[in-house]
Amino acid sequence: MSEEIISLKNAFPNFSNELIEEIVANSSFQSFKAGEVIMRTGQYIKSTILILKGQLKIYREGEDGEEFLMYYLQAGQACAISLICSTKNQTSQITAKVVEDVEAVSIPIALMDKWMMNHRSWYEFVIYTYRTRFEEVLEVVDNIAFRAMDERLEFYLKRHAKACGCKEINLSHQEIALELNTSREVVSRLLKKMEQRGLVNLHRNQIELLM
Amino acid sequence: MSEEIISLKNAFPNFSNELIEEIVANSSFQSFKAGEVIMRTGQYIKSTILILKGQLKIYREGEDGEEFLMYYLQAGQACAISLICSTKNQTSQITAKVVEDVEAVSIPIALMDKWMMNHRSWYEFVIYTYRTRFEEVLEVVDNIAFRAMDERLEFYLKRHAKACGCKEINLSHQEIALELNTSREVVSRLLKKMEQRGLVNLHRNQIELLM
DNA sequence: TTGCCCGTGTGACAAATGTTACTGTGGCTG
DNA sequence: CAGCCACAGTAACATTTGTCACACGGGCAA
Repeated sequence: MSEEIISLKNAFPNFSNELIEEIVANSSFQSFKAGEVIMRTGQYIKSTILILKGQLKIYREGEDGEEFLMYYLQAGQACAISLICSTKNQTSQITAKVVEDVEAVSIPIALMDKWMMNHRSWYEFVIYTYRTRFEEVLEVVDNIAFRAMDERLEFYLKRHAKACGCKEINLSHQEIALELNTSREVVSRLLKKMEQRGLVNLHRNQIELLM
Repeated sequence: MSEEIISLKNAFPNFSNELIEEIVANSSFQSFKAGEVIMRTGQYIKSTILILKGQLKIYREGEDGEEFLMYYLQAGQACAISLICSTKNQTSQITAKVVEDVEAVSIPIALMDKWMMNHRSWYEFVIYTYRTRFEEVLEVVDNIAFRAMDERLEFYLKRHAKACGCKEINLSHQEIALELNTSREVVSRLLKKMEQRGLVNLHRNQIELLM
């Protein structure tokens, strides 16, 4: 069994063997380096990407280039937007940037419709992806609609810690400010308050979560 | 041909005849009065609803009962959330309230999986619904993430006018404030400014759009 | 070492929004 | 008609957030 099949099986354990064979036969394996933007607002979507390794962040871009984080994607996941847009010749509504070097499988959108009909495990994966991403976006709406910046910052830090699986967050205040669409000073201010409340320890380029 | 079939065909012209027959054979026709809440956050979803007539609004509820409007649903549409949640025994993440008296078809979720496989027109409808609702929610995120209240109010008024198909919006400032999760005073203030800029005429319980 | 850049801390102020309180007005009902 | 209530307008103030200005210190490169 080739290395590619093994990593596909590992990342997508629910896929049937026949589906995996079809994927391997019809799609190309690709790598992306941290910092690369692999999908941009307004771009046409020609393929869907299944992530085998690494991490992506999906965000919405404002008119003046502001970013707004929607969610992270990791091994075993796919971008809901690309699955959705695939049917029509649709342009992307979001931007995807690589956080940690990514290995992925690129699937021509033409095949997806067929698989939906022929492969139960693909169908279930797509529906599951829709549902979880929709819920995640709803949670994002909650946060910005109902919560003030301090709570949003806490939520952001927790989510980030969860995504990277550790309590040390290696981000500058500036980077956090970008993703929350606020300013560095505000982030510094709020982090300082959190430190006083004993929720975090602050270091240069690192925030240590104590919650 | 029964009256029910005719209204189904009118609202969902892309459904195949076989699909319409199956719908009629397997689902129940229901009516709801304006103001009724037909789906609530946390409730289990047992069926999907296709709207034949009237209007619903879908909103997210905050912890203290705040509302936040996501989008409107009208004839020919269905709630994306209920389509998505249907696969698993899933609870609703949103609340649906009737704006104008609604006539609808209620479809047991058990059938939907089957139809996805057997009816091309159903499959396309579901995918289309996912996509458009997802985009709509992304637009909502844009608005609250990147825009100030004055722009959001303008957007809200335009969207409302579009949904009801007229330039006269019969809502109190209080109702608008609820949907934008702000206070009546703020809405009054901003509307007054819009009136001075010549964008609206204000009347009791009515806002006349001039854009 | 010196100088520089980046990340951070912080004070002062501006702007937007939320809150409180009070006024007026139109229409409905007893 | 009188009283009441929902809706709207508005002033004054509090709070939150954004912006500007500047200071400090660590680490790296010339």
